[in-house]
Amino acid sequence: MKARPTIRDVAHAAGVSLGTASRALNRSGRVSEDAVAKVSKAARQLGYEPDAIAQSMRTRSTGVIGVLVSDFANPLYARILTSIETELQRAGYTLLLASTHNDSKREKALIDLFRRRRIDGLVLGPCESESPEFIERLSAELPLVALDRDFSPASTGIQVDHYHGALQATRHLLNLGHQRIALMTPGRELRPGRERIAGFTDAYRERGLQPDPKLIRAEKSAMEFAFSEALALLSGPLAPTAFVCLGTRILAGVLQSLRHSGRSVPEDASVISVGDADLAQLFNPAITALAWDLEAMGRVIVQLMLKRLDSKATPEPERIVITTQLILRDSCAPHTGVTRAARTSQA
Amino acid sequence: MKARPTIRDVAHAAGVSLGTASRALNRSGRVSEDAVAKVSKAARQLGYEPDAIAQSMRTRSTGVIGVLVSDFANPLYARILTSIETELQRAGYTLLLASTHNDSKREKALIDLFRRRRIDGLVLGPCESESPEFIERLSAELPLVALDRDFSPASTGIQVDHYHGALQATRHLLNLGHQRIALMTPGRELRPGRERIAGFTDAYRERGLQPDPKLIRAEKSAMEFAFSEALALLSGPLAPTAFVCLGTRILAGVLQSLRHSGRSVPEDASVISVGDADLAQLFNPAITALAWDLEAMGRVIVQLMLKRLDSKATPEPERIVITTQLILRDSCAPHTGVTRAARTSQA
DNA sequence: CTGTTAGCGCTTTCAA
DNA sequence: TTGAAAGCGCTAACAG
Repeated sequence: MKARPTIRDVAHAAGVSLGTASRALNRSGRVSEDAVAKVSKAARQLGYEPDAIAQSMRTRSTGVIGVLVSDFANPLYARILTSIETELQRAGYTLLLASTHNDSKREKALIDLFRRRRIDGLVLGPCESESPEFIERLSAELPLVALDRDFSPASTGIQVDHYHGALQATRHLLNLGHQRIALMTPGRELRPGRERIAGFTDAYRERGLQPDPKLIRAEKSAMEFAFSEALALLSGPLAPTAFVCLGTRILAGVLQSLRHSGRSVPEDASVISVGDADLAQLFNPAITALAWDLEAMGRVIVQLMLKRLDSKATPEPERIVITTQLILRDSCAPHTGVTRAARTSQA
Repeated sequence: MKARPTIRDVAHAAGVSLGTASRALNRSGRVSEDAVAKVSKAARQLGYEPDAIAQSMRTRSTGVIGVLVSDFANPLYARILTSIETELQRAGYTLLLASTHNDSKREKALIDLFRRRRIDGLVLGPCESESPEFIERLSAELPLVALDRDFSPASTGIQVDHYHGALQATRHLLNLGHQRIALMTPGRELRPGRERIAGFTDAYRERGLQPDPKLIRAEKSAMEFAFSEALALLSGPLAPTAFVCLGTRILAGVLQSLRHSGRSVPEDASVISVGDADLAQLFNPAITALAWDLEAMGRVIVQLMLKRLDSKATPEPERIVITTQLILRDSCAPHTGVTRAARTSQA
């Protein structure tokens, strides 16, 4: 592993001083065309590549944007992240990614790691985090864009309108005559979970009803949990007739539990899913889904970040809300009042 | 944004010299317990965090491992990457991730970017890349682990045994009496594609047959292409009776095209998929799938990398092969010789 | 055991 | 326009 050439070597080969070589390579300050020519030729010949670490050391900026989400393998995040990566690359920034796995200890450790690496900006996804003050303090230190976190007074961020999404989905099922609707969503401490529960509850309230709190399952997002929780609900005395599954893996778990208990969609249970993954589209019947524009989210996030990166003075906080849309497909049917047992014995 | 304390400030506050502070914080060399106590107390009080950039500058090592894959949102990669991230974090390294989108220009640009950032090691996924010499040259420069790329003489890496996977899948379908089997896999220039085509072809050869080259579709992995290509095949005069779909999104496209053309699985067409995603498991009928241990891949990759990182002398190249397994489910049926038209008119 | 000092590779003053 | 020199924050080599 031979030593790579430094700007010193380039300057020497070009017969100019260190400073001139630097100015020539960056076209900064006053440099003669002659110097630029000589230096870039020498650089090319030597295969010179500037050392980003040394540059960061001097300029106090790394060109790295950290992004922290609970799990970058989650297909919803994966698509947002792809969009973020593309936009950052276009703007000349590098993406540094990590997963917190909803562990606030880990989140804190990763934020510290990122800070020690002197990231230029941070995008922070939802996590069972400390107080909003934490965000506040952090955003005093570096440009911060919150992703589906609570907006704290001085913070900038982007939120999906989970409240109205859940409201709309629940209304849809109530309109179809369902009364016992199960809501399954990850963690009730996280903003998405809280908002969804609020929307769900308010849809009931609108008609003077109350949801059965037992049907609100908001503990974990892993499919295994969704599977066993749904199964438990289905085998209870007052089984739900509809499921709102607000998580890709949750949908999978619920569908599996329905199949496992011999129920079919939408005859025995109506289902609404989140996002618009392959599974929702291709399942037979196709699943009615709550969707929003993931690519746009990425673009907006980077836009907000770049604005904060470019301006020396911290610009006013901005909050962007992404609206959701209910895509009607074939997984929801009117509630007939006929139980599965009755239907089965009838046949 | 107030200036963060440096090790100088800590040394000053602790009443020791710069060097002692450094040694105390790193517990390196000879330091008194007293000094360690004073320095760590001062560090805690000041909220000192060592500057990773400056450390890298001095030590010539960043603790960053670059990983380059075609698309980190691909669920298969996503799971490998999660495993890699976990293992790297455990070992104290940071993951730097980027997608090449199968663009060799972009790959080269990203490798250069990574090098300029002085990554300590590189994991390189398949891409329409330059010659194996490229890898050779690269691995002379830094520890490199190839992920499902061709093994070049002096390189270290890990490969999935796509050849035997495709062989086994194709045999299974041939045993069921299928003759016109379509193989759909991403890019024939990439190792996975090439190996799969070879396995597919050899399964035919074993019984003195030749596959119809028109049924080998190896251009793109996007679902839209899989959808339209499968549809084109299905509407042709000699439609395939079975599909081997070696890509998550390809499976989605093929299933969609089958539904669109009014065919059902496995009566009208048998289907084998890759990986073990929700879609394959939950589709009705459940899809027979070619799977392998993605978490183990991540673990092995990091293991190979750490070995190269730790040892000063470059260790012998190592090549690990991951075997695949055909998980039999309900999407493959014997070929009856009855055409769909006949079945339909019969009913 | 500790303090002093010399850089890592680069950008950016400041004089010439 | 250019060269010389300072220094970003840290570690490591060397005297003491």
